[in-house]
Amino acid sequence: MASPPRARSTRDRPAKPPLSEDGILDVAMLILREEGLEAVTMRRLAGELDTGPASLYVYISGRDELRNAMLDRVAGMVELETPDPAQWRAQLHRLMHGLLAAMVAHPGIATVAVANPPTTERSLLAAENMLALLRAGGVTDRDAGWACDILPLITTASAVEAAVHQQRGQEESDGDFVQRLVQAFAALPPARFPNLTALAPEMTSGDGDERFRFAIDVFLDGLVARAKA
Amino acid sequence: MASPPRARSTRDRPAKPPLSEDGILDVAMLILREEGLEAVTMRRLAGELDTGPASLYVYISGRDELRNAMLDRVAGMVELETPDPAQWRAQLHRLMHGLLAAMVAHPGIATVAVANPPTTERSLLAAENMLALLRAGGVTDRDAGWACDILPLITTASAVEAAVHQQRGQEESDGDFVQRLVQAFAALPPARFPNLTALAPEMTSGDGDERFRFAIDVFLDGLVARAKA
DNA sequence: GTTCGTGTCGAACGTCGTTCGTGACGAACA
DNA sequence: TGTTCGTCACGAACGACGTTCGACACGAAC
Repeated sequence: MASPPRARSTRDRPAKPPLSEDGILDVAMLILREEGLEAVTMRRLAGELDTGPASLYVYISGRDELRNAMLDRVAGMVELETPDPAQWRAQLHRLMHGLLAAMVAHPGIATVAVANPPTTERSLLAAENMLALLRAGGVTDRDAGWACDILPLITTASAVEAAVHQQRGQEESDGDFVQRLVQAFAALPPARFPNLTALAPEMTSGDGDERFRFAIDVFLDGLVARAKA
Repeated sequence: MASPPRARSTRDRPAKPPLSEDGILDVAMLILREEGLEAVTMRRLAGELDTGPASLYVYISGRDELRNAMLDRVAGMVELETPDPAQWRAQLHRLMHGLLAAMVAHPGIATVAVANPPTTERSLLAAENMLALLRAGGVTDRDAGWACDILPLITTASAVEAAVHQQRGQEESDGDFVQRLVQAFAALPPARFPNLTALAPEMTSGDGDERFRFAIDVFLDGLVARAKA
């Protein structure tokens, strides 16, 4: 308090925050949202914070931990549902769709999720919520336990696919891509691919959300069918 | 010094094959099987072939094409089924399990599959086979068309998870990992995680194959339930 | 004997994740 | 007030990656 000349270090650099794990993650999430996972490199992150890559390693042990931390933040964005047995199915759909949407909004993060089944508190809360909804629907304990492994698996895989489609959509018009796909199916030799050529319209119909909803729906149908038996 | 090195190029190197796309892929598959996808780098591949990285680019346009080619080979390994309506379900299970096994036997290749929905002839033959089996089971055309998108999705995602577990199993004893997981679940505060702590045994029971079979089974249950309605 | 196209590959470029050693700065202490 | 000390910041470098370029060798064609 006696020696004031230290104001210099904070004046020539315009209000640089003192670097913290949260601050780093904030910037990382920003890059992730706007440019995708591949753009979030240690160097880019450091550059965005006006420093060198080495400075990050004080707060974050490495790239993998950073990615897991980003995934955790995304997992924390999904709104949980308070279980109501009268509408457990709609609630489960909302929950899974929220997870899908959160991942799609952060391109590439889903690939982290498929590789590292997350065990952070936020992810576990989502799993807890899923279990509660499944049990509210009368699903067997064992089925519920295994299903809450499969449902996120379907969701993350769908998110990866959606991210790829989205990326392709930026390069060429989305309609062009679908059209090319239809033509590719139609061009197949019907003798060797009778079903594929016959079902070409069905295979290419529907957008990502519809197909995802279908996937969850069929799976839940299977679960309730088992619950009855 | 100029004249003697005539036959040397073929003598001091022991029968070096003249480098072809198939030959490169053979070596790549070998490394993939034994050390996983991450070990298959252009440099490593070139080194294994007694040459430099640049030589590979004559036959393979880049890393991504190489990975897709490897994935195609793996897809070609699954045995297809000749549809029999009397046992379509068992056949579908065999087909999907074959796909899973082929991927698990080539660690890391599944991550390529989730990112690039493959459109090679071999992959399309597998899709054609799946469609035939689904229709043999009386599944609606639209449901079959969408399901043959979801089933491989579940399979590849399961393969990624299996690969991760397998990798963890190399680092520490597999039993230790499961045990740690059980303890982690048990250590959760039961007030906030009532279902997770209650179902801890169910969540951690069963190996990868059992869980995969369950996932496919539930999904098929859902499909037949829809076919009836 | 000369030319030419083709397959080969050493060397280099730019990017990545990560580590190391130095330096600056504030707090504690004499 | 002067000195020490631990903590944080970060420039520089290391090794590995994918990819490109340009020079070289060699068999076929003229």
